[in-house]
Amino acid sequence: MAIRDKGTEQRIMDTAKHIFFAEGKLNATTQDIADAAGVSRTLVNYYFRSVDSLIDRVYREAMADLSLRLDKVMESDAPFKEKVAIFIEVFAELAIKYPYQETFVVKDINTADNAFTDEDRQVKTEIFLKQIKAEMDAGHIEQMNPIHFMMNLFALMSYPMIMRPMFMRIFKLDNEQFKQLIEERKALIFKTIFR
Amino acid sequence: MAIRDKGTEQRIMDTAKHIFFAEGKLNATTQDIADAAGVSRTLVNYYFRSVDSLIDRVYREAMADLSLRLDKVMESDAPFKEKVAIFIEVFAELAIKYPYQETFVVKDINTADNAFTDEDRQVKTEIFLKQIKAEMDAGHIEQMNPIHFMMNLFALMSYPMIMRPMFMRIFKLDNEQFKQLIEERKALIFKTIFR
DNA sequence: TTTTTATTTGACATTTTTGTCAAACAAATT
DNA sequence: AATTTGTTTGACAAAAATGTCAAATAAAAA
Repeated sequence: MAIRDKGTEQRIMDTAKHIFFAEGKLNATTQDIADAAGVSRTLVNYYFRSVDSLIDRVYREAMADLSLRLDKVMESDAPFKEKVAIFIEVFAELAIKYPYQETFVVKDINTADNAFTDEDRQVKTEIFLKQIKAEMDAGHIEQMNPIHFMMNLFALMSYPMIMRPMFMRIFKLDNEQFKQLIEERKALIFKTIFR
Repeated sequence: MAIRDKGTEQRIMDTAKHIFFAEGKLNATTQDIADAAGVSRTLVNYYFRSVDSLIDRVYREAMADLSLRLDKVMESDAPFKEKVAIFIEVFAELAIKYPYQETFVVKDINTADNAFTDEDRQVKTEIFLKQIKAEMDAGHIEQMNPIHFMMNLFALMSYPMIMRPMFMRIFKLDNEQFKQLIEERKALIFKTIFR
């Protein structure tokens, strides 16, 4: 899959990410990852000590990537509506590169001591909530608890991706048709949340 | 846990459901289930042959329960808006009884040969989609692909439940506050999807 | 009561996955 | 060139989970 050879450690990480988030193999073993990376399984332990800590690092890198992109939008001076539009775009892109990333998060959201919600994230979220509140007070959005606005935004974009296999079966859609629907949703979501 | 003693087989089933869907222990072992049901693990194999087939039956029962309730609404002669309101109510109740049921579905949605979307479900979905279309043509809802309407409905209700632990952390909410938000959402979702 | 059938368990075997260690190998340092 | 350091592997051990079987027990049928 054309993973660049920038040191064995990084190659293992990238392979793990690909298997988990792109291929959606939620139960991949260290052997699966080692095989796909073309190294011995022992190396996974050498570099990462244990599966748990490997997965932990995979998470952190993925979250850091996403945070970086989202924060740049959130903290920018762009008009609010534009921010939201970019937000949606970022999620749509993620859905193409790593369609199973959120599924993976759901799977581990309870079990793990997943500290991938740090203090920093909470602070940045709070700032964004204040911006939403300001838009409401300015009469641009319907008045509600700003948390609902954020939940709605995430939900409308992410849920169809997470439930993709189910939706495809229940609505009898093929890959092309589903992709088309997701594309349509970008504009639809925008309209929906700005009433 | 007050699970009625209606034969050992059913008790094991109910216990499994409770552990998976109510307690959210996605990785519970047969031993965990047997212990909680107060029987030897061998009995799980005696009645269900294998874990896979136990889980399969747990799924089918859960889906059958939900389908029963949803279909009764879908196929009723109630006005459309009322149907949707009941729909939302059913999901809210499910979220209380089995907060992790959907999380479990997400986890297994890819892996399993999960045939819990049968022909019957597809047919009933199609009928509901036609009703939605009729409402759009009557000018009660904004024109769009009816699939989007259904996706929106599910997404707005279910996603916050699935991501509950994450939302609680990121928004610094306790159980009571979260429950309150979900309660608020019922009316909010109704308003949102009917523009 | 005897016999058959169904239920239940403990002990054991198998499978799957993970973790460790010594030794081989390569690269860098002295 | 010799030595130290870092990388890689195969072989082995341990852990975790599932599955099987014969025997004990209880319940039903004869």
